[in-house]
Amino acid sequence: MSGPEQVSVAVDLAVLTIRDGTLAVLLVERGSEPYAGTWALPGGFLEAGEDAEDAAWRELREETGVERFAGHLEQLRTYSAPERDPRGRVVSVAHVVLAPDLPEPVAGSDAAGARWWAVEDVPSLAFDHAEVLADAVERVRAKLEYTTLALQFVHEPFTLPELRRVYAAVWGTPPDLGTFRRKVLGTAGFVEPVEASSGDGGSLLYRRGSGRDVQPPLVRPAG
Amino acid sequence: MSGPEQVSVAVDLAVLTIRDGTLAVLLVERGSEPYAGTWALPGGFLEAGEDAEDAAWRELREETGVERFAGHLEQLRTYSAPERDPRGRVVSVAHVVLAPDLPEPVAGSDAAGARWWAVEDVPSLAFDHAEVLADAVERVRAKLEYTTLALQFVHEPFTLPELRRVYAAVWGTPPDLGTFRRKVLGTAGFVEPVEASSGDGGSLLYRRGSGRDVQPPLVRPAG
DNA sequence: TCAAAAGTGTTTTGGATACACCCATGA
DNA sequence: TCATGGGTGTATCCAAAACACTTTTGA
Repeated sequence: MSGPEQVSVAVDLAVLTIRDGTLAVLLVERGSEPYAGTWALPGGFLEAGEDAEDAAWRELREETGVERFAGHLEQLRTYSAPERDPRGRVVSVAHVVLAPDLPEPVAGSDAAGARWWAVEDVPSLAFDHAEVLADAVERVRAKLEYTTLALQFVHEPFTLPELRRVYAAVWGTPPDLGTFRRKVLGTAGFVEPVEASSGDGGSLLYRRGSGRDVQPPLVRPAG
Repeated sequence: MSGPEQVSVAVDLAVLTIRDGTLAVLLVERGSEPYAGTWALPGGFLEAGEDAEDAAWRELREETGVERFAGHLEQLRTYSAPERDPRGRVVSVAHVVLAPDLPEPVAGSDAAGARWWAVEDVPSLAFDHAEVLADAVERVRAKLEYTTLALQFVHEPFTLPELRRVYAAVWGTPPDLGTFRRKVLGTAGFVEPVEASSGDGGSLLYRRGSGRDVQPPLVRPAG
């Protein structure tokens, strides 16, 4: 056919976690051209027989040593500007991964290094990855308001103050304590108490509930 | 390189409007294989030098005769299941278009026909387009709550009852009248009054405001 | 023993709901 | 003149915000 332009399809991953009370993202230092030596989001090309989500999990493992875990992965959006990759026509399907504090990553074959960066300290990134990361952070900030996604950032079991620190890290300011507790405990399926157990500081322990929506939403403080 | 699989990238469009008080979608009857004779979302392949959004506007014009207009187009998500297209590896970047009631479309070169269908009466669709359409409708239903997107469904100038009928069509039930008016008029930048003018039934006329967010959201009635 | 953080209660306030009522228009 | 739909006012109710107060824990 005269038809469609042949394109390479990549997946890129914005893997977010909470480390030391701040939102952090997993970056790899590129080991080959283009952008060798520059930090970038982990990612790679789609292979035969897999869809974008499969490819995202595979790349996460291959490039950073992070095994598939019971975390959350969702598609963010697709970036398709014609000149976004100097190698030629590459369209990238970006994903967001939310993870509890994971072990230090191991650089994969294509990468010279891999480590967590505080989102505020991220260096200049390869390709259009700065835009992808900004979109990912904004997505997560918004979704904390009307979903239970914050649960994906903590290990089970957890205390309510721990969960509240997740919001503080993502939003920059913590939600009001009273409102937060009433909301979390009053929303059916948000958290489930762990029987007869108390955490480190006397706080009660909880597990993730099965609910996904928070309605009405937990509103972000003005600051 | 042993590298990346070569893929064709398509764009598909869920073009939504309000016709006769119900939510309607623009479909084309396919004129060639695969799925010849079956109804499908308009769409086509990405060409050199354009990004997905450019391609979406182009396909809309080519395949349905709908000229670019001051409407709203946004990316929905990307569908990449390996077997979704019998011709081979085709990844599709789906978009949602919100349009005020447009003229009857004209079938383009590849299409045997093109017409509006009430979303509830849509026939069996080609490829995975039923899933795409369902995702598009759900996106729009949700976004009417916390954005001013409903404005994209009406021609200027419009009356508040007209705008309210948009919500009724998309949600299935109209928002409470009093709440609706207070919300629309009380949210800065939602609508702008047209000076010294009254619409057909004595209702005042308005134009779209520049605001995009509605916060707190306009809630969908229980039904 | 004191400071810091967790947990609980109370008051205030804003907004949504659900009405009732008035007004204009047109059959 | 009555029916219909647009527009406005009002009482009620719920939940969020803000802040005070108690309890617990660890330095």
